[in-house]
Amino acid sequence: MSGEVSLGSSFSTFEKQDKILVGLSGGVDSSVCIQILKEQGFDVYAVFIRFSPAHDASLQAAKAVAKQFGVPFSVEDCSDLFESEVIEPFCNAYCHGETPSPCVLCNPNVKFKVLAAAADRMGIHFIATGHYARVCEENGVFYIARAASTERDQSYMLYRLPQDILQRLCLPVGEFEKTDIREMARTLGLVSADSPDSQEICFIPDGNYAAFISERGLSDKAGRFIGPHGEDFGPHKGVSHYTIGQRKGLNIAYGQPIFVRRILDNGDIQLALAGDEFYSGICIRQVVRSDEKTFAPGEEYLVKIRSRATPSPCVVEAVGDDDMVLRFASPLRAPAPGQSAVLYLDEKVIGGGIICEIFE
RNA sequence: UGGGCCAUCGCCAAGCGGUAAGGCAACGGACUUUGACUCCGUCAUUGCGCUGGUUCGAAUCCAGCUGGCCCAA
Repeated sequence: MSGEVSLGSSFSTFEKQDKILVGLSGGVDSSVCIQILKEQGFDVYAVFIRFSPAHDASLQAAKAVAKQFGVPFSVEDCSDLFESEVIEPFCNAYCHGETPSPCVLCNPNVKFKVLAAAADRMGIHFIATGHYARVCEENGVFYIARAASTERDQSYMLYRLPQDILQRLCLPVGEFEKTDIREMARTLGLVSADSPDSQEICFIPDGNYAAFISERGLSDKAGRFIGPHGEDFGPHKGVSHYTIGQRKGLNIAYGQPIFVRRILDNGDIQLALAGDEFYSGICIRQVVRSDEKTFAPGEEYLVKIRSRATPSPCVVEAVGDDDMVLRFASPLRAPAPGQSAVLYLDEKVIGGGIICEIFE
């Protein structure tokens, strides 16, 4: 499909092709997103959402892209909201031995909320971003669905988007492969054609999240390393430096690779030999479901416990008010409390929740 | 102060006279809109506890010294 512009399932839900507001990051994906939408006949507007000072460099790129396309451009600063909704929960989770997933929270609570609010103010109904994912509709319910490109699929990060966002959302890039997007960008001579793919955590450009947390002076939880056979390997650097399944940075020469198996409530970190970081089930909380029905024991889905993973079968074992237990068909490696488990039915994202317990 | 054994990269460990394997850790990179995992690369330059000796040539043989372990006193 290289070079072709196809109508994705996303477009089928739009009767009138009028104004649309694109969240423009300055990268290649959201840039090409504008092009595709223009080709579809949309009257495209672009907005750069400024999440933190770390994004100021991208602002110039976004501005340049908007200028190239000749689309109206504006900037929305949401650094305060981003701070309270993403950065603070992120730091707190790490300090409590959890492994947060900032993008999962940012998307529903900041990025798409701000994008929709800006569109409302501008009198624009439709919104779009350069995510590799799709939106589909079934019986009046909107779902996020996996991207055409299974390698780039970002549906995992979008599972918490509510219906009022999904029903007005368009994700044109989700119909393409990354190479197609790059090629379109080059053909168009976009300034962002060769901009590097996104790095790590957007608000921590150097990737050193432990240092970022430490600079905020938050109290980390201390504890000791406990070896695979109960050995005491002395104190660790603080719970925020580790996550389940982690191998690097433990600084323990055990003769063979060892991994973090579990971060205990008292701050101690249990280590394990390769193969012992697999778990047969999890409990998730803050469960969401697109069709707003409730999950029921016995239901079978495909689950992803990290963005880049092949969906694997699981069954709902128990359901509570806000939480539920999932049992994997075969053990999965290193599910980490704080991360999300996203449930799929075929290509559709049904819902998901945040991992709060892991079962052996 | 009798006897025996051992001292090789941060940790473990090959090597047994011919010019320092490997694993772990560490470091760098790739991958990645989360953390991880994974992959690739680097990692003892006359150096193998120290000092001498034998030899064309020693981490490898010899002597002494230093340090550690074991058995017997």
